[in-house]
Amino acid sequence: MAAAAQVVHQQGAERTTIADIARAADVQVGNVYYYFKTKDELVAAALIEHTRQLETLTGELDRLPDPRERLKSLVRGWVGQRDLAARYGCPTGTLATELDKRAEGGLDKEAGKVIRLLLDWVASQFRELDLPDPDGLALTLVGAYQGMSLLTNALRDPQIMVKEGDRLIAWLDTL
Amino acid sequence: MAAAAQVVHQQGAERTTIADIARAADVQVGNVYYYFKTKDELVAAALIEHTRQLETLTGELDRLPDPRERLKSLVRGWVGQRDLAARYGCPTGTLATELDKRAEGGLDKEAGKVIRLLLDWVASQFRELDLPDPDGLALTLVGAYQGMSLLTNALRDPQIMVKEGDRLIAWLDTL
Amino acid sequence: MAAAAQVVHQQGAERTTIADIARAADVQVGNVYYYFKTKDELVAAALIEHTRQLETLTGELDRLPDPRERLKSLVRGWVGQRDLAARYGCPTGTLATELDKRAEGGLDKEAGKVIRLLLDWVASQFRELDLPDPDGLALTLVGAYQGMSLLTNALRDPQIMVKEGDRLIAWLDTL
Amino acid sequence: MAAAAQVVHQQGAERTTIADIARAADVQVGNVYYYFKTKDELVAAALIEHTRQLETLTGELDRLPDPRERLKSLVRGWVGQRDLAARYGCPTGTLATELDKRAEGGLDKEAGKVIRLLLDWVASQFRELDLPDPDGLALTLVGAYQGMSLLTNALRDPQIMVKEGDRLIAWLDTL
DNA sequence: AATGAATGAGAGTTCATTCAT
DNA sequence: TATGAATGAACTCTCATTCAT
Repeated sequence: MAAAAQVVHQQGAERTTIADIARAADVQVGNVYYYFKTKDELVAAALIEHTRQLETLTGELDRLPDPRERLKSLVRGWVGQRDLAARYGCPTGTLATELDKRAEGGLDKEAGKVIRLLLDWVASQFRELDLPDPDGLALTLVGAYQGMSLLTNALRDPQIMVKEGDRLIAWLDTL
Repeated sequence: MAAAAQVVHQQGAERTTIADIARAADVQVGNVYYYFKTKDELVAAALIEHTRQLETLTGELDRLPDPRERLKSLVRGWVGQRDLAARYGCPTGTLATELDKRAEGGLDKEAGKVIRLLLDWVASQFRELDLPDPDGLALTLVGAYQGMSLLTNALRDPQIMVKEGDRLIAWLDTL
Repeated sequence: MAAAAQVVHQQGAERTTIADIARAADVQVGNVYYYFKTKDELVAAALIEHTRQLETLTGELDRLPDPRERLKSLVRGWVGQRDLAARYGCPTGTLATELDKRAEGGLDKEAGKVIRLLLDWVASQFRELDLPDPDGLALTLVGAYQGMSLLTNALRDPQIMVKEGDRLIAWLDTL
Repeated sequence: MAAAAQVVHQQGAERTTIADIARAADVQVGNVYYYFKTKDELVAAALIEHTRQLETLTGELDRLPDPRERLKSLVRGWVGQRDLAARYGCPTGTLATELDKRAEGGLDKEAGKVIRLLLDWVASQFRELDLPDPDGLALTLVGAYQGMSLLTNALRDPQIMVKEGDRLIAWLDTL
């Protein structure tokens, strides 16, 4: 699953072959099918892996006492991944974009669920801060993240994330 | 080219076959190769088509006297496309995400160029308004657009664009 | 189609690969799919080919003036094919047996239709002879043909068809 | 062995996987290979199972005093299995047809042996009745059985077996 | 310019068989 | 004996690309 998540992030779901994942996981191609009956199941596994990583991250952030600090730390984490984002984009965002075109397996909804998870966590931080329209604020923050990831990736310029990250942190402080 | 742009937007570059485009353009498969030597050239043509549409749009907006009004009108245009975005995402943004994974043909830079075009036009509006850091503001605005398009698409909810669009317009008015 | 019919008869539908048929038809594997979208369609084509051959045969027999002579000639034709039957069985019968187990493609009914065609032609001969229960007689004659084909094939003994063929001809004369 | 016999009868030897048989026998896939070294051995085991069932049947029929009555009882038994025959054909006949195309393992002769067993038993009944050419009569009776099984199966009509069964019983009485 | 067929390289998937435990 | 995983060779099917006409 880890191999699938990584290779799919780097090559994209469509361009990733089962052989690619098998090689990354150091197993035989045929053996992959012992655990995942179809390629769709493998992609779903990659998504679950991303969910797991997201939950680990938010779990760690939850240990911070101040919700505002949690959000700022989240943004700092994003910026810290800027080189990866410049090269391959946001794992969840790019996967969501691809899976949207892969309607047959019913995977198109799954990526949305992971993003929803992030949105909900962010909104709950804003809620804890007693800010009005926490859901709208979450949309703005997560949207800004997805947007700057995409621009960073498309223009291959990690500095975009630094600049926008700073802006987001300043913005969080004004709320 | 128009057929390529539309089908590629709806199905994604990877999942679109030459046969799909040929059918949409109502020509024979073999004949496509008389005009485009490779599939990459077809995808490039789709990008050019998007560039053309962007230039048409900014050309029209340029007729408005006030740069701020131009930007607000641009946002309104985005929101007007919300149903398309919910179904298929931003044509340029999703294509950029896909082409990033398609390095061989050298197409990965091309999508960035189209986005750069939009960024430049937006920045020049901010510059005309004598605002500080027009490039940064452009990054923020276009980033917000890409972000809300992706969320709208991933969650299949056009209302996200309405809400974020309103926020962007209000933001433009505060500058 | 002719290649498909022959190879499928000799190797069976399951053991015949598209490559086998392509080789027999002297075309490229991929090209087969230009004409037949799936393997099931190829097998169906083989069935159509058998139908065509059956219609050619009955068409020729119809030129004989006496219905009884037509039937006797049919039996003689079967016996004439005894070596082929000993090696590969009756093309339609063996295919019907295999397709019965291949329910997914909906091919299981198709083989029955070809057999029904033969039954109907035979019955109409008996009807022309003003014999009672022509359908039952057809069932007996065609059943005897399928039975002796199967035995001949299973025991690899063409003589079985000679012996049973003689008996059937004698039987036809007693009616 | 019983599981193999049943599943192979229903799905055909080619379409039956070791996993299918293992599931039917409620054992692990790998464990099947502790008892049967190859798939061919499993199919052979299915054949042996059919032989066993045939011997049980003839053993019971042998308890009847009159050979003619034994044969009539045999036919009645066949007709009693008409629904199974309509769905899956005669176990031995369909297997013989399939195995004929599976030459490598040398199984093609094995199915013939089972049929030969039946032929011999039937012939010995005719011999006991002092009828001329008992082997020829056996061929006719068993051939009729295989033929009506195939037709019943191909046309999915159990009534065929009722009708032909009646005819065979009447025929036995005329001898 | 257009047509329809041909080519050939891969991709996903299945499955008999093996093997360590 | 039993288990569960691993292996690897097919096989079906897809598709970008080429080509003769």
